Amino acid sequence: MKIATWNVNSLKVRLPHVLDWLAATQADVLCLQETKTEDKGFPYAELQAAGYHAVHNGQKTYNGVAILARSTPDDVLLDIPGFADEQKRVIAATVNGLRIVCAYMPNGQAVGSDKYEYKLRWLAALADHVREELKTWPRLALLGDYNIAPDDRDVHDPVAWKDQILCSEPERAAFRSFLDVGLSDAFRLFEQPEKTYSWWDYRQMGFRLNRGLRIDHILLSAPLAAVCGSCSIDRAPRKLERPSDHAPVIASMEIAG
DNA sequence: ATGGCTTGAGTGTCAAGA
Repeated sequence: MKIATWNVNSLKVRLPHVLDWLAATQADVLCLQETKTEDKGFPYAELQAAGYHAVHNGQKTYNGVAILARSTPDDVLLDIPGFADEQKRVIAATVNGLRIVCAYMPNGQAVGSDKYEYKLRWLAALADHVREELKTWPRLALLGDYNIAPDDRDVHDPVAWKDQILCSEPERAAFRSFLDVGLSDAFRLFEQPEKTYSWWDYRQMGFRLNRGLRIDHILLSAPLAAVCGSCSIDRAPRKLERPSDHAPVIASMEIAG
């Protein structure tokens, strides 16, 4: 069974890339972030024709998250229970007995800003929520755009980015809080090439110069980490015309799809 | 140089991303 996550930066613009990628990878589950559309603009029919069910938590212009799955998603939950939030950043569903939590974590804009404070509060609320979800679903994966580079290895220029947004110590501590509830970073379960990133700035030839950050992650609970056979970042879609600024992350597990 | 692209909104130009 293959599960994946991809910040598509507008599903309307990126749908052809998504359909091509699904056909190429045969992923069983794909979590999307930044769909940037309400439900009425969501391409349910095109995805159905490609063999995927879809559940969506959308809004106009910003945010928006979806889970695409070959099997029917059940027990769909939107947002973080008990956390008041206008922004549509979380959708969860059960697929093939796995709890899939898809999250678009706040960017934070700048360390010390109001948005940064919101980011840290939001991350704490999600960690509490995941701790609860694990009691019901021990087989859980938290996939998405974390907007956190967990380690200096995940940053093309750690000196320039030191204590900056996406790399600050409180953000990294928030990332570790997900590990503390029992999840593992699937990417780091395996040997990986150095300088592997999942996001590159559109400007200044960021991708060509590999000036990137690894901020998109798949975290797995212990029973899933035990059966995870690989995890990688697929740079291919970033090379296409009109790409998302993010690349998809995919993990495969020894579970019947 | 508070920029450098890209998107959505909406038709001039700004907010937001990371």
